[in-house]
Amino acid sequence: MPLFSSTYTNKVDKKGRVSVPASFRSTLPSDDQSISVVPSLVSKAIEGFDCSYLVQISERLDNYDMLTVSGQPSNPAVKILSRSMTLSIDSDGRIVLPQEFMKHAGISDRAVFVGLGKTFQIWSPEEHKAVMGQGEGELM
Amino acid sequence: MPLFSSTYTNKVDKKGRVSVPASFRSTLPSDDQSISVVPSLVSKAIEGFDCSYLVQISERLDNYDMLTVSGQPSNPAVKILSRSMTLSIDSDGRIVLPQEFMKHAGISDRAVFVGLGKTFQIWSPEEHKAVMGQGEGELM
DNA sequence: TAATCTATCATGGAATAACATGGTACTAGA
DNA sequence: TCTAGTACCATGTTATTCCATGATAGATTA
Repeated sequence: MPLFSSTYTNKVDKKGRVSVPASFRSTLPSDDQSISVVPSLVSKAIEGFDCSYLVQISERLDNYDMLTVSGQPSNPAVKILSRSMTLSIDSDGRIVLPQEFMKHAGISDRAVFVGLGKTFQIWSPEEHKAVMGQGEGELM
Repeated sequence: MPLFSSTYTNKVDKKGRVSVPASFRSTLPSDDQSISVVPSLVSKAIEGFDCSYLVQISERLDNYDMLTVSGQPSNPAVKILSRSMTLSIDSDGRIVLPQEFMKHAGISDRAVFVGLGKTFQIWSPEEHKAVMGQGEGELM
């Protein structure tokens, strides 16, 4: 399976430990069972992807000026790279979500994994329902 | 056979297991006997297609842009990717239909496979008869 | 042409493996 | 020593794999 797809809801325990859906794991290279995550720049969610994906993002940096005249980063790639973390998947197929990330996404005891092809997102059930529902979330 | 064609009705067992019509299987690449399915956005049916079809959809969301505004739920590509599942065909030529999908299509113990060229649909016999039955009499 | 054989197919049931999840033990740093 | 983080083990449930059966259609042979 080459892409992240479908939607799964898994439990998060007190330590922030949560299973990565098996189908997501199988899309990762077998020699590097880890993922990169970053708080979404546009929504209350966590973005996740294969670690090699970060390389592609960093290459974008080479084509842009790092800073504007005001001294602020002009390129979203700067924010992504500087805020991302790499989480290793343990032998049971789980990761530990950092507290800051859980707070950003409003996650407490459940996490919704949403496959988006080359990337995926992690939402709280409440936020996910709210956002997906507004965009004609119902299937018919 | 390069295209999905014709209509077949097969049995669905208690676990949602159903045979994929042999002619459908033969249209799939021999090195990837699996299909992607997604609840239809417009009808009470399941859409099915070759997995490479999903790759094309995901590429519409350009890599790094998916981490910004384009990765929002209102994007049709996001809807498809987040709702689709890849089902592998077992050695007996069967797939397992997820419960949610069966519910969406109103499938219980029988499934109607309808070939539509590059894609196909899976219906419940009742719904298929109701929708496709109109105008069927004019065929000859 | 008729009978038989063979391969493929659809289907059912049971054994097996994988998955998600909770808990405990261990390690290192403060 | 205490805490936080990590690795290891245990369990029930679900999903996947394997094997067996009857049916059908095509081919082969007499």
